[in-house]
Amino acid sequence: MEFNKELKDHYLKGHKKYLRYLSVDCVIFGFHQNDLKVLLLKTKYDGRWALPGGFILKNEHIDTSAQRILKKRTGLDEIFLEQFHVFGDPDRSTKKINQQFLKNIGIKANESWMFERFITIGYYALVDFTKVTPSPDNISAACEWFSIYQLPEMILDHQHIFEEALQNLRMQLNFHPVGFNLLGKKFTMPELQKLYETILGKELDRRNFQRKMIATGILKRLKETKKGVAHKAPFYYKFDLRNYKKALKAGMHYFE
Amino acid sequence: MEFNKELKDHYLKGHKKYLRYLSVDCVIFGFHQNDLKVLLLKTKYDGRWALPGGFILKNEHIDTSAQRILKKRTGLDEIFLEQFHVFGDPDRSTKKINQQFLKNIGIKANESWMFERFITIGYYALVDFTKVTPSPDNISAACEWFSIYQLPEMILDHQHIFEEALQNLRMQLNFHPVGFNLLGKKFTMPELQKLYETILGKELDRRNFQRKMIATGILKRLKETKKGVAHKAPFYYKFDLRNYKKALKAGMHYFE
DNA sequence: TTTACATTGTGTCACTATAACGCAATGAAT
DNA sequence: ATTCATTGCGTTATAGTGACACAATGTAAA
Repeated sequence: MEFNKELKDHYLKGHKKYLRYLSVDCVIFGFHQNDLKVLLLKTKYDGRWALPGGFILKNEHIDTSAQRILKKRTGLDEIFLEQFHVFGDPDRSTKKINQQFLKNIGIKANESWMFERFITIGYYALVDFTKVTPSPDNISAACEWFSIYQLPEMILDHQHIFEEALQNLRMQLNFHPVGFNLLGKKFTMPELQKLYETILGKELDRRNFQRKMIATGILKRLKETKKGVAHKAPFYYKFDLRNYKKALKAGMHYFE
Repeated sequence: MEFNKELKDHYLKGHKKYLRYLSVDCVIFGFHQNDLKVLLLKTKYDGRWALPGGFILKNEHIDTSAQRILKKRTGLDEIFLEQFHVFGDPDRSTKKINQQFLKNIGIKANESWMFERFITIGYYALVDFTKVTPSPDNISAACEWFSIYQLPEMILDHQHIFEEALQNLRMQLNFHPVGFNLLGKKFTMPELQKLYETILGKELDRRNFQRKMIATGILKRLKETKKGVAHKAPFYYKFDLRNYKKALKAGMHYFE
């Protein structure tokens, strides 16, 4: 079995290629049908789900590791990516290994570097849902989107990592206009508002929202309106990349 | 030389005790004489200065590592401590080693785990300056406070780490009332204002500052006033730990 | 003892940002 | 032609912010 050979090698010799004790986990957010979603992998050995993750090459920048992992799972380059926390509890990596799974690929427990402690660096990514082609990795049976409000059971502390990521995203959303990374090229104001409401988990006033967004100066209203809606057609907007980057940097206003 | 033996062992066998490729660096802030200061160590082998740092024990929580390092350098327990960023550039750890220094302790270059790549987890700490007893470690000749406006030349990317820490502190200061950790039990309003001004690097209006601080609800005015000042004596304040913790959690106000 | 003076405590005022809400315009469906 | 959900723009009351005035305080100088 060529597949098992490859996997076995990874379990036994992976640390020659990667940094031991260190991993990267990515919370990949996408927005689709008025719902904020997260991309998850179904593990082969116990059927539960996991955040896309991986290891850091011996001579690789950690941000590059995260980009590499994202590229593999989504097919996308140049993703909005943000390091948000390091999870360093020595007990976060379980030592309870599925023995049968190990037997299947022909290794003994405690023989693999992968069942030692792992400190993981958490990143979150904001991607355009429509552009993503989810693809599972070696040790996964599936790669799918889940609504953040209906997450399946996850391995290790991945639920906790997700929650921390969401909290960071919410914080960031209030001080930098990062939400746009989740949308396509053009979008209507109600769509943008739904996005914000979904991320923040609460409803916002339609009219105040519009005013604030316009006030950021990063939106450009197009002449085109949305077609085929059974009511007044909303305008499309796109965002001004130049002003966007300015707004990103300016972001918060410190005290006076 | 018993000292060299110990140091040599650390260089050669340290990775048996600690996680390889991983370190913790701490930016320890203190406030003294209207000046924000950082605690630095003077390296023995090239005389430049470094942030207090260390390694992570194989079975230790990373936050505990940081606490342990802080305890050793400052003598303090239960310090306000915040993880703020991971520095993961593969080129951040220099491979240019002082050969003479290595000879002195009797090891060859490339023989030590310590000259490989290190990914470092940055923490910043806020301490009561008056309670700290700075003490250098094995490989350091001195441990001293420096004004953040007059920092000496530092090794590796420690200047960069410091700047990132300061930026994070400023951000945090605006949304959580963390500054108090830098002061003693009681303080006057002008003292608190100076602290804020020093951290933020700008002057604030005295009267508006007072209004805002009172409004946080975490201050308690004492009946005692400061003695021996050649003008109207300011009141002392202390802070209400209960309300403080509430304010820490509440912190930022999300959108509406 | 009186006066000077730097600094503190409290208050005011104009301006802005924000939340809450009104209303006419739109355009497909009836 | 009418209905109606939804959009775009506007109004108002309120709270927060920055800028500044002035009296009170307490040591030091006269």
